[in-house]
Amino acid sequence: MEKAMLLNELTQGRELTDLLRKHLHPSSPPETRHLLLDKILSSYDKALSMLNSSANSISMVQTKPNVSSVQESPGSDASDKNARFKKRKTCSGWSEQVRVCCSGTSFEGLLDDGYCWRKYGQKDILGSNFPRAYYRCTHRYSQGCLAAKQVQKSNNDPTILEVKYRGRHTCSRGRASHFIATTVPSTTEYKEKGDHSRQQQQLEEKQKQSKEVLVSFETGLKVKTEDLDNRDDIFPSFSFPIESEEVENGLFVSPATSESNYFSVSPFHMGSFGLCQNVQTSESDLTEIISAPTSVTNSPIVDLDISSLEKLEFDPSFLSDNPEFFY
DNA sequence: TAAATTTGACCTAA
DNA sequence: TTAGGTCAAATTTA
Repeated sequence: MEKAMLLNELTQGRELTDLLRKHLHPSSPPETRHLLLDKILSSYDKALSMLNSSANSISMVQTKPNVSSVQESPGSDASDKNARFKKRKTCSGWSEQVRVCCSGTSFEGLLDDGYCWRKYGQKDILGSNFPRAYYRCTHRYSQGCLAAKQVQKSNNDPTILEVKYRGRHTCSRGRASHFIATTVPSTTEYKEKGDHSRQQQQLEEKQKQSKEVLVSFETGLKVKTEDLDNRDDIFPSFSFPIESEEVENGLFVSPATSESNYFSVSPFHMGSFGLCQNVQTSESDLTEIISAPTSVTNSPIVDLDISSLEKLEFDPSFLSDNPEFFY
C-alpha cells in the first residue's frame, strides 16, 4: 500500500518533470518553472518521507554501512587534528555510492556534481586496476563543510566511475555557473552541425534556462529545509527502485552489458544528489548505487528523466485545474 | 599569486 | 605487517 503511494509520488514527480521540460522555453514564464520545481521537490519529499517511515518494509536496493563513524566520528571534524585518522577503510562511513557510466568522453563533467571538490589524495587500491581519488569539499575549512567523496574507476568496466559520498554539504554552493556550463552540450558538437550563430544562441538560452532552474531549485530547497526540521533521515533512505537489477551482498550489481537499463543521470542529477545531501542533518545509513549513462553531450541540461519509471499519461490541464496543487 | 593538484609520508585499524 | 585514508610540501595551473 505504502509502496503504491510511493510509486504515485514518484510518478507525480516524473510527470511534473516532463511538464517542466515543456516549460523550458524562454517564452514560458519563469514563475511557472519555479512552481513546477517546488512541486517536484515536494513530491519527492513526500516519497522520501514514505521511504523513511517504511524503510524496512519496502524492498529497495540499499545496504546498511556502518554509519557511526560518519555521524559521530570526531575524525570527521577538521578541527580535531588528533583524531584525524580515526576513520577506517571498509566501514569508514562512505555512504552513497553512484556508479557513473562514461562512454569514452571525459569524466570531468560527470564528476562535476555542482559542488566544489578539492582532491586531497590518491591511492592505489589493492586488487583494483585503477587508483582511488579522494576529494573533499573546497569549503571544508572556510565553511566547515565536511562533505567528501571517493572516485574510482570500476575494475570491470573502466568506463564506469564509482563515486562514494560521505558527509553532507553544509557549505553554500557558490559554483552554480560553472556547474551549468559543464552540463550543456559541448560547442564542438554544435560545430559539427554548422549554423554557429543560431546554435550559440540556443546554447546561451539553455544556459540561461538552466541558471533559472538551478536558482529556483535552490530556493525551493531552502524553503524545504526551513519547514522540515528532520529531513535528515529522509534522503539517506532514498534509493531508486530498479527492478531489473539484482542485489548481491547488499550491493547493487549493474547489468554491465545493457546500458539501456541504466538510469539516465546527467551531471545535473548528480547535483541533485548533492542537493539532497544539503538537507541531511545526519549521515546516510544507506548505500545508494545508481548506474548511469552519462554522456554529457547526450544529456539535456535539466533532464530529470527517470527512465525506469513507468510513463503515464499526464493531463496538461491538471495544473490549471488544480491551482492548489502547488500549495 | 592564489588556488588546485600531485605525491610521498604518515597514521591507524584490521 | 598491510592497506586505506589523510596530511602537507612541492608542483602546476589559471
